Amino acid sequence: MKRPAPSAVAAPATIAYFRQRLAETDGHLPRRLQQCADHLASRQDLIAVSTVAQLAAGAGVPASAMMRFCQTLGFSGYSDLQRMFRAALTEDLPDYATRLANLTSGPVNQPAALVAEFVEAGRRSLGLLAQDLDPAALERAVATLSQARLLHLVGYRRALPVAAYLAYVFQQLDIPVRLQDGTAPTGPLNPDEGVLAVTFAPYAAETLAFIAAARDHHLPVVVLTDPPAGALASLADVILPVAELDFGKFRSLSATIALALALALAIASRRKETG
Amino acid sequence: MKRPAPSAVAAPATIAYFRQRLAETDGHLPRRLQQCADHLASRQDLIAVSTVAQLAAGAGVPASAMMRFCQTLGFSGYSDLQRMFRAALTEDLPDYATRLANLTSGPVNQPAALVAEFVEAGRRSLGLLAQDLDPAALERAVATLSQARLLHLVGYRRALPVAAYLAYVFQQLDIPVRLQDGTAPTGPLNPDEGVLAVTFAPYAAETLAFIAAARDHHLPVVVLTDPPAGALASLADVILPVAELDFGKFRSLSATIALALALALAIASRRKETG
DNA sequence: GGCTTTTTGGAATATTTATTCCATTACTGC
DNA sequence: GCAGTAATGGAATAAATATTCCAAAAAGCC
Repeated sequence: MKRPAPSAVAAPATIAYFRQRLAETDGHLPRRLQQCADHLASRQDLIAVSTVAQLAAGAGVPASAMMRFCQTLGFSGYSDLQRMFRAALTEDLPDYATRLANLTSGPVNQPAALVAEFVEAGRRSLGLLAQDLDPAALERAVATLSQARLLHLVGYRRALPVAAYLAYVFQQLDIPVRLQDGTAPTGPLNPDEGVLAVTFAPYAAETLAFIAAARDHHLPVVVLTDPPAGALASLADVILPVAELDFGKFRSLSATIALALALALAIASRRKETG
Repeated sequence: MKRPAPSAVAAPATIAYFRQRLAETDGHLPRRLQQCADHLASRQDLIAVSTVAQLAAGAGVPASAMMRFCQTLGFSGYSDLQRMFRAALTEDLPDYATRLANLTSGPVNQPAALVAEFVEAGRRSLGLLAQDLDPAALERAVATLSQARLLHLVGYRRALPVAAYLAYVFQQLDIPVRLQDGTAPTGPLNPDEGVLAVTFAPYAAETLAFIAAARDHHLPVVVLTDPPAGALASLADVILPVAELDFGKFRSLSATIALALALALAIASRRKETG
């Protein structure tokens, strides 16, 4: 028999291995197959939702070349490869508590796996933000705060990084702010100022105290917090809930920061408009 | 003619309208169609990558019911609905400069659009992190820092929030840290300590100075920064590059924080192991 | 409770999409 | 430049999937 066994290699079992295989083969591949490799590498997001024909067209090769490439990689065909990518999108991941336990109890000589977890958590949080955000509430927040001359940014503990970043961003945008994080005295509260507080349950006593004081002085208060936010309802003029997936005790803050940044830019833009 | 025109309604043109339509019809729908609506609403992530049969099975209805439901909504069939969801996943968004211009020059009475931008930027950044992270470099970072008794966390300006969050997390994990953000004196450097610096180009002078000092004292230095990181190569023992998409001057830090958190947890875990 | 209308499930069909096959073309080593 | 080998493109076939259709069941109505 002349025919060489058609690539005895096994197909990559995970997307990570798939990437690795791509990197390995890169360089010593016939022209058309190399085109396939390049295109798949750069547009991995398309694999789950495209037909071979579409992907092949994108790579500038006939469909049969793409098929061959899949088989070169060890898959039985394109469907086989696609199945892997679809599963990755679909997969019901075990809940976070379980995964955290696995990762911390088991041998964590795979820090990269931890990164993957946080990437996943971040992505989901951002997805939830896009899905659940109430545009009307956001609009009210922008309207309220863009009228204040100076903003007090409140954030303790986990929320501090968000408040700190907001302070930096507002400063870049030439909007006067005061960061209330306990490192400096609170200072006086004037009627033309506003409050933007970031807090997660269980709420820091300092944050609640500051908000209460601000309300006493009739300053408008906007709160960025995690749902359910019922407990804060009576304390704030606008509440913006952000669901953030925890991973153990820790959250990646992706969604919170995304919302905070958007809020800051919107306020800056509104202030310019209104003169 | 008896046959009633089969739902003269037009199909939702965007996913947002699709959700709205789902919400509207909810409640007054025959039983099987309601099941379809419920299932689609709760598992929108599946639509792009599933067959009618799979989706129908998930909803607990025969495939034909799912087809009918799609047509009720105004689509020509399931493929039509799926096309919309696939497009949303695939879509080549215009580059950021263009979008920023649109948003800041045009009437920005749509703060929600800004949120969408940051969500998108965050997602992409996280995707890049997952794709580009060098596991070996991460492993070296963990190995290096897990041996230090105390960690100096360095971060100024945009990087401060990340360093601040790290400080919080390490503290929760019972690992001694000192946050070097210019608010407190630097203090002495001892040989059993390590440095974890976060910095983005253009690098803050304070950060570079601190790293240099640390190296003089032979402390191991790990740097989290944006690529290309060449300029830092000679200053650090391990460099972890994180590509973060900018939106204007601002970045959502999603990927940076995800990496930082994973690093922190891995270090904590490694320290316990090693005793 | 009988009559009409709506809803339902599944079998039959149409369409799309993946996969294979092979004749033709391009390399490679001599 | 010739024989042998690998690579290629497209047409033919196979498989998966969407879609329609209709007989049976359920629900509403008088």
